[in-house]
Amino acid sequence: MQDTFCLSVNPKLSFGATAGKERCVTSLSADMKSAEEDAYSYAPNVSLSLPVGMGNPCLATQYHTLQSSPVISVTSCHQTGYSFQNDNHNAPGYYLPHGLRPNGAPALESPRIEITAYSQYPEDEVEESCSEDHVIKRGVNSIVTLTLPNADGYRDPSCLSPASSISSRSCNSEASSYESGFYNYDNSPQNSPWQSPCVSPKGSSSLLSCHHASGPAASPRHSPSTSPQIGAVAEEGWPAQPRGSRPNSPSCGGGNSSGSMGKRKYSFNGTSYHQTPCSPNQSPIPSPHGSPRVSVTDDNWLVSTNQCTNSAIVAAISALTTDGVVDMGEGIPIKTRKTMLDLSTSMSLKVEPGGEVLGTDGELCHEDYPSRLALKKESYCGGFLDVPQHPYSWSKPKPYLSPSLPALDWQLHSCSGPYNLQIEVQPKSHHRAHYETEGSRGAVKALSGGHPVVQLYGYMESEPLTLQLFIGTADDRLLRPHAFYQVHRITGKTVSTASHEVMQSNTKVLEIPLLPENNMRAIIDCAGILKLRNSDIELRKGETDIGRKNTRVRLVFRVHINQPNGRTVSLQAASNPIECSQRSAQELPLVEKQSVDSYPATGGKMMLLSGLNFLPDSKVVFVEKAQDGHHLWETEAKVDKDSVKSSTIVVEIPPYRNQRISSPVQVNFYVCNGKRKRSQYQRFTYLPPNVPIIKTEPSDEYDSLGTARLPMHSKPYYNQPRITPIMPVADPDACLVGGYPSCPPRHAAMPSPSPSSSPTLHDLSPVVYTKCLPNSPTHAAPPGSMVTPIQETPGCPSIGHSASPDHNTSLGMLHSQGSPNHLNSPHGYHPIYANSSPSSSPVSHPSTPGATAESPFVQAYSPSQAQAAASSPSLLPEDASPPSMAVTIKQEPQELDQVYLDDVNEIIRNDLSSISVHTHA
DNA sequence: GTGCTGGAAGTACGA
DNA sequence: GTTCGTACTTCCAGC
Repeated sequence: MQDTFCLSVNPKLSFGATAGKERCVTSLSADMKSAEEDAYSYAPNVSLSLPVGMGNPCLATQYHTLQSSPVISVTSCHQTGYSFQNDNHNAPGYYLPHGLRPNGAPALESPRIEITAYSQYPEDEVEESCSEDHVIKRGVNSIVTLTLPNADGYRDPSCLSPASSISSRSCNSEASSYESGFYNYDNSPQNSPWQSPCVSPKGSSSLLSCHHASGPAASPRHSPSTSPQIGAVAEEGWPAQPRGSRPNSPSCGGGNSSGSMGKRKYSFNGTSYHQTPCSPNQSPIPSPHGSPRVSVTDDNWLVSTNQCTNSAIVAAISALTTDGVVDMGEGIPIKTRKTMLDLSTSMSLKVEPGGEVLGTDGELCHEDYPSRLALKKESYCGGFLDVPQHPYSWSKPKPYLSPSLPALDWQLHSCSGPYNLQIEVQPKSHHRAHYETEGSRGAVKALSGGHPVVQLYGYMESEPLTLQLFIGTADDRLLRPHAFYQVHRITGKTVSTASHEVMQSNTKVLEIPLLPENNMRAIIDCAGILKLRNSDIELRKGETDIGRKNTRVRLVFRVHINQPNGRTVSLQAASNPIECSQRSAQELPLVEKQSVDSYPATGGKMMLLSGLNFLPDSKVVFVEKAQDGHHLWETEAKVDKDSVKSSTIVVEIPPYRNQRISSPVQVNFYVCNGKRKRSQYQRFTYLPPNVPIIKTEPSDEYDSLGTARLPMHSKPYYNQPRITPIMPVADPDACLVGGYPSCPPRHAAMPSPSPSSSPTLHDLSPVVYTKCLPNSPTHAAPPGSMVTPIQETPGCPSIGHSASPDHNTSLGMLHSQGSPNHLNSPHGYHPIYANSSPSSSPVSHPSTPGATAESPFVQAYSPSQAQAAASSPSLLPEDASPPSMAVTIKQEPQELDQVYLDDVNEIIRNDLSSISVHTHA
């Protein structure tokens, strides 16, 4: 523990100093790691924070209360443990054979609980790893006793771990690790999911691991960039790297090698640990960018802590339950390291202020976290931030920072009462994300060549607000932070928008000022997208997502508005999906919009799809899957090859397999350019032949357009699903809603102005929030926690695709909402929409897809929802949103009887009406 | 010199 | 068990 303290302190305190300490510890790797380590150290701190539970003062308390101490205990343990671990880790020996575990002893202590569990891992690990590794591992194990916990954590969770343990961490997360540093691991272990997302952050935990790895890793890192240390390290652990896949990679030098591809294997490899190295590598390398990141990191850490707490807590809890360990922090990957390292520098800067203070606090240690967090934030406020030069000063206290703020995986509406957060200009559908090992690939751009633009409508106060931006998922499931991508702050001459990074629940969040003088409008020219290595993230304990082919993301914007009554209204808008892979951008078909969202089971209508990479030979396949993922039906739609263009394709909606459906049936379709070249699933709803098509109505307009409609819905890919899920939500309601209670129905629906956005609101009055948490606890646990759980519920977890979709769906809806898919996308993409979108926003929303709708919360709140709830809870809310909503509703209906639908529709209409009013308001 | 891009090499993994 | 194709990462080079 003590050590821990030190560690934690260090990190924060001065990075530099910190480094020193740790380094000392580490000594070995020290150099190299130093930075990383520092990071780790930091991480640890961070992690600590993560533990949030611990840290989060508020939350923590709540949680504690709620959850149970366990967490706390754990946390503490972890933290401490972390610290130790970290130390240990740091101590190269850690991994290494030495098993120095310098700290070892201590480590042992805290970890204990986990340790036990871990022990298991260790074994595994041992097996896995190479002889050497084994040795190491064993060492680890032994260490383990101490450290392991963390490591174990990793491992176990996934199993992967083994390698992971170290490696994983390292790898993975290094970043992750970083954060947590050990803790994280432990703690977080994974938090998982959520965390994962964040991962990037630094994975401090990893550090630990890394450390271990680090040792190796460090080396690994190869530092090519970094340091030499690597060499040393590498040697140790990495030797394994053998793989080094790429010869090229210099760094690799082994290290890298692994680095690169080595990915998993590396990680896995017994090396696992080695992998650590990997991570290390990564981190190291990355650095390049580092800077930015770094800064981010720092901030992140700070921030993260705060928010993290919530999710983190949850995660932690879950983790505990699960593995026992929780690592919330863990998630953070390697990068972090680099970042961290880099950060160290930068951090120091940033930190300084806070840091020092903290430093003092330093001691804060875990416990301090909270405080620290606070401090940090404060610091920010204080102006420590780098933020630089912008007129806007971050110094302002961020009220919303309060723990009460909704977790990043919560589904929020884009509209609430008079407020409406809209994405006026959607980002391009493709943006090649950069790896840490690469230089930045610039800020996300808009189709028009400019940059995405976000505006908050209805805010008449003179107080500037902070617009938060993070990278979210773009799949069918509920919107949540993307585990494999992180927002990357872009700075430079070409950047006109001030911003600064913050870590929230392992997710990097870019904060951008929304100034009244700018009409609460922000040009997002400061946001790039960073890709985390799949291997690093997948190894995280709680991470369940797969990175492979999971290359689509969305920009998620949030704004928290403090109300006179003390409450906070949180709005969220998600952009259209953005394909981030190099290959995808060149080969995979991408459906940005579809002219028809739903149609009677008889089919026969022509549907226009707009997007990218369509070929004359492209096929459009409709698929219906069971919740368990099994294909229930699949048919190829007729494509009008004469009308196929690279950006548009016209298909005839095939008749549904069952012409007698009594309620809407949601299916999916995708465009296929050949084997393995398929677009993401798009949603489509078959309506009962005799059922009036509500959606259609709106659509009709479009219909009239004929194919042209396209413009109409922009569905987002996702589309989704929502519906189904939503329903399920009902269950959740209680949960979620409850949780959110705060958020009243207001969901208001918002119509939506924002197309994209989905409106959602969540009031998070602290109080409420609290409640939420409680409720959610369970849910919460997971990251998306509240929501997620809920979602699942509805969807029934199963969801399978559907499920997911469902979730998604529901979520999706929400997302969509945000997502723009529907709405936004279109906007951006389609002129028609585009225009409408934002400004028109509400109007346009059609696309909005309600997605946005989403938020369970809303639903919960909404009165109608209540009703609906039963029926289709979620739906309503979402639907509430503009057009999309309607769509959504329908979906829900699937399950519902038409009657319900009718009811729902009415409700929706009512909501919309009210919403519209609000909106204008 | 730095940052942003586009392109492609090399490796791991899955079919 | 081997081969091939795909996806992921890392490099390289040009602007």
